[in-house]
Amino acid sequence: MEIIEQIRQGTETFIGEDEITSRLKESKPLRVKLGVDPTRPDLTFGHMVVFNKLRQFQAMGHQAVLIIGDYTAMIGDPSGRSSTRPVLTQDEVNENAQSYLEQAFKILDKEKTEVRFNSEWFGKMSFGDTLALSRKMTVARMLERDDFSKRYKENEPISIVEFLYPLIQGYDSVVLNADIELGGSDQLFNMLVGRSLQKEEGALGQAVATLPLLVGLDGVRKMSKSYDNYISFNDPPKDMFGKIMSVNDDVMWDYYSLLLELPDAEIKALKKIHPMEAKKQLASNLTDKFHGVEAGPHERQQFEAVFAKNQNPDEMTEIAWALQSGDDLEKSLVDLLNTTGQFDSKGEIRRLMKQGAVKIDGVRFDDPNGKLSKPENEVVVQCGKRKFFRVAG
RNA sequence: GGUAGGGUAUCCAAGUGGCUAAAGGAUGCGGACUGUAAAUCCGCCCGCUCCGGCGUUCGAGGGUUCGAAUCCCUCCCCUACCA
Repeated sequence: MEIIEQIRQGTETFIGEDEITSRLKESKPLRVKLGVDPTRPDLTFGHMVVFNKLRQFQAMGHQAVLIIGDYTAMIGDPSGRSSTRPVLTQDEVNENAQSYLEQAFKILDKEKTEVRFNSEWFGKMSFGDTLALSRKMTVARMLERDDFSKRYKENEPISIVEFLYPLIQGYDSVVLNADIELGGSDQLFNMLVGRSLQKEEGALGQAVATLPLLVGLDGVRKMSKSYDNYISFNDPPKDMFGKIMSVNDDVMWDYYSLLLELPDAEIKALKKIHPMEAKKQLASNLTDKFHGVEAGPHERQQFEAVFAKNQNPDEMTEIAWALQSGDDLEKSLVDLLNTTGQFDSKGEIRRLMKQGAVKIDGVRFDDPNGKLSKPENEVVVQCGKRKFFRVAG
């Protein structure tokens, strides 16, 4: 396959092919930029799509440049309409950044990644520098951006910081001499700003490659921390497996191609088997990637035990009778469950009981005032589909 | 600086003196059906409760009233438009 083809593989938009071709002729490694803002502690599977692509570049011998937008994170991310995003403190940002790096190297080759924090240069910039930079952009151009023009037309607020944001991101590219930048398709505009800023400096503009946005757990919106429809790199194996199993059948194939990077032919073959089986394989493979090769099969086995065979999982939260109730021979189940801290309120537990969600050793227990006798050995209390507690006497 | 419109529960949003813990939607949770998928149907969704109630809530504070998210005063905040 031609190199340029390989590069274009899987991208949604690819701009600047000529520049890339001419740079490749110099047979120097390309500097491939990817930026992430450490606004939350976790990377999500949405990030994984672009990280995968970056790793492909590493495999081809190019230089990955990972930018941690520690400076930008403190300003607040504009894309997305919620204008009031909490501004993070330096400490929070640093913590998140550290955590991001650990997670990022579950995908990327650490040895071959140049990590840069953008406070390195923005921290030194004066207001005058900022003004000089903002001179290079016009309002009209800003309004070309889809979400801006839409919000503008609908009389929704757009702050100046939001206008600045693309410039900031673009300036990263100038500083780092990026040859190509990767991002989700919602990043297209911002990345193009980088390209034109570089050109203004008399450099060759970076190429821009966008990757498809991964659909989140709701099956509709893009996977995003702010929609709370995400799977994170740090999810415990059980949750990771479970969340993947709850993904809509239709979007499962996206996960196969974007996350596992499976070629179309193999996906086509998978479509012939039972969707649930295909999904179990997906969940198992992805869980392996983050938790080691033992993890996937183990979670699969647990999953099948609990949900197909109605058995109890191996690991359950323990409720020690003696600790909670001393020598009492019986105890209100509501109170007992409340001590686990896994419920918002006693009212919630009562509700769950009334609704038939609570089972003791598999037998429905729906009296909110009911008491549980001190168990001889132990009993298993199940609340809803996935909460299990072991009560020991 | 001027004009207009706002701030209601996790989010969107109705409500302009009592029948309002507050319509409707979304999200979420539980149940049924299943493949813990989707779709569909039913229920729940401020806290505590001896299930009789009790307590707190509608930007903040004060006031009027038997009674206020709803009226008055002061303050804080947001947005658009015009300049």
